[in-house]
Amino acid sequence: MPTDHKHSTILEVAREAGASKTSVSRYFGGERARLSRELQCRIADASRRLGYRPNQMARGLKGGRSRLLGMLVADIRNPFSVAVMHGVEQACREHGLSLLVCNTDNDPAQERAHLALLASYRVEGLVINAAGSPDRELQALVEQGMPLVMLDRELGEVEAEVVGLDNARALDLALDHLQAQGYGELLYLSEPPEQASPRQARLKRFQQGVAARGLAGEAYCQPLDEQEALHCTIGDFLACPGTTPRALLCANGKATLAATRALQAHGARLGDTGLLGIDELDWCALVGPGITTLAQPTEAIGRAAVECLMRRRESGNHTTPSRRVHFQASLIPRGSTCR
Amino acid sequence: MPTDHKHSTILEVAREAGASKTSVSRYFGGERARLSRELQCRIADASRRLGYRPNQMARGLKGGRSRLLGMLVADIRNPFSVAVMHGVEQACREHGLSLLVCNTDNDPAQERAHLALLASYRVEGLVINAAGSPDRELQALVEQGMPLVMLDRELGEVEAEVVGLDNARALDLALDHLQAQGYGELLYLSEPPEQASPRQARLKRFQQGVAARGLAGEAYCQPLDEQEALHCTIGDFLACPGTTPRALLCANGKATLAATRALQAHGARLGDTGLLGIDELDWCALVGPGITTLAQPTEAIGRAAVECLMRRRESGNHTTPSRRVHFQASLIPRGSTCR
DNA sequence: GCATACGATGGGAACGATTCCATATGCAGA
DNA sequence: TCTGCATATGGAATCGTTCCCATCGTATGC
Repeated sequence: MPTDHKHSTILEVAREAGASKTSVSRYFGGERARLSRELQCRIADASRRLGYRPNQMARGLKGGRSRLLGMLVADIRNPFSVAVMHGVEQACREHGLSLLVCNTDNDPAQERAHLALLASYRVEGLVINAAGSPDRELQALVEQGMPLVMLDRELGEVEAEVVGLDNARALDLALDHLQAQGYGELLYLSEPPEQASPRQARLKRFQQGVAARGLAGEAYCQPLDEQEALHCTIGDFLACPGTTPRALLCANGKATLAATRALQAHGARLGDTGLLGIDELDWCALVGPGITTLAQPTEAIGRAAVECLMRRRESGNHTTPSRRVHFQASLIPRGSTCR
Repeated sequence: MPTDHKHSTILEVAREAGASKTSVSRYFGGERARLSRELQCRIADASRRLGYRPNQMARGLKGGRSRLLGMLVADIRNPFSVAVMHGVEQACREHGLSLLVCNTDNDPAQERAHLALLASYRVEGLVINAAGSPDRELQALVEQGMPLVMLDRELGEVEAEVVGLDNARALDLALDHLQAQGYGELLYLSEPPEQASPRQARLKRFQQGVAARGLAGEAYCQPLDEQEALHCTIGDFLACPGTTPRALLCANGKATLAATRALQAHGARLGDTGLLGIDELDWCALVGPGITTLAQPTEAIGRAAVECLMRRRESGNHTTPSRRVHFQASLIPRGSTCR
């Protein structure tokens, strides 16, 4: 007795229904209208009896359409990524597509491997949110005609749409708020910006914005896993004598988490020391007097990515020039920026 | 000029390399050893020149192996689910499989739809973490020979492994801790347990355990989105006169979040009012004096699920009886259960 | 009443791989 | 020299679809 899954095929259904496989194929391929009502019934019955489901593999093979979208996620445990992914997923569903998600854990090797994998499944488009730079591979895919959209990250000269936050405006918003609340010395916390363009954009705007507003500002751009170093830096920042209130500005959720930990370790009172984080998280309202955040429209970003892909796929990929789609962050003021 | 993605085929590689497609197939199918060193080189060169990648769709068709595992996730935005998924994913990678993840947003209709979808891609196994009960569909799949493992949730008479937390021991651990810390009146917070077996198991053990220890305990099992009702219940619980300290016991991360919000709204001091949550979350250490949690070994659970699947697939699916694999929770004591 | 068109259906060649079987070559042993 | 059996390679059928191109009525137009 074979242990293999026994799936019935289109041919079996055709026999059972006394029809041809072409008709059955039409029935399941959305061409039901072309079949007589009677034949439709026979096919419906037969396939129900046999528990038939079209084999997507075979389908994708012949038609060249896998009905699959691929998504590369840098860190699946980052709530921001998950929220965006949720948006992507919903949009996929609306377009009748399925989503093949690959998490890369911020590892360039895995990025390359997963990219190859997605390509081998002949996904019809790719949403990329990767930390490393598999630029060569991406470039190759684009040249092969793969529709591609970068999430929250630009990519050299590659012809691809970019969907993400309007980082400049977001930082302006943050700086305006901090200034209005009376904070005059700022410490900007970010992971190293080398690989990721939004980190660069945010950092740059922070530096510009601080200068333009006549604020004092420095930036700490190190891996945030190294608690020690961060702890010291924040300690120094809090300790050094100064005349105006100080605040921390966190470039993303991970930074906000690390900063909150460090501030607590130093016994700093939120609000006395300001804290503003980019990315809204479940718990930001719960810590101390609440943490002020800049919320990103995550779902919308995810959906927009898919829309771009669809547009590009339909309009033949060359005609549309690559564009940037920018979303605005919204400020959620809480106690951590209130003295 | 066609806009379509141009992928080269095995035949083109074969021509380019002056070999037969059989040999090329062998080269990529892990039978390299059977080829002469010289032919290997020619194929390697040719495929590099053409940028060839085997088409997994075609591969899956003939061989019947999609190299795909399917996973149904009830709520992708639940950090617990994501953590487990991460474990699943890693294990997949180690086995050379890819993961097709479907989020159902706790919607039974989507569960059914996605199940059908996964089946149509001929996934080689299924990890199910679903809230609703697509029992019929699952039963059908199992009968077709699909290896299947339930995550954190049992399923009637379906022949499938169950991987999850040892809920009874977890609740004992929680109750012992709360009792040792001097809390005598407990309120248990959970979402409605009808559909999900771990909720039932936890609730039952809570009730047994409370009785066995001579504690006072009641349970609130309503949807946690309804803030109002929860707010009132917790208000009553805090207000009613009693002789011993009170504590909240939260059945999962979502409950912990809701409880924390409610407690803050009531101005209750954590610790004075005890709070213990199942599932460790990023922020539990940061709120007030810290929230005591019961951490689940999420990665291990995810990996175990895949291992079960692999075992079952190899050993012919019938021979192995279905089993339960239970993991132990570990207590992380913090200030919220310290008076 | 005949050409035409159209609506409903079926036959068979792809799609890009795997895999069984056949063939060619080399070499050991009789 | 012939048999036997490896090792290296290729030919062709096959997997479950889609889709192009028949085929066959029957209704329409003139």
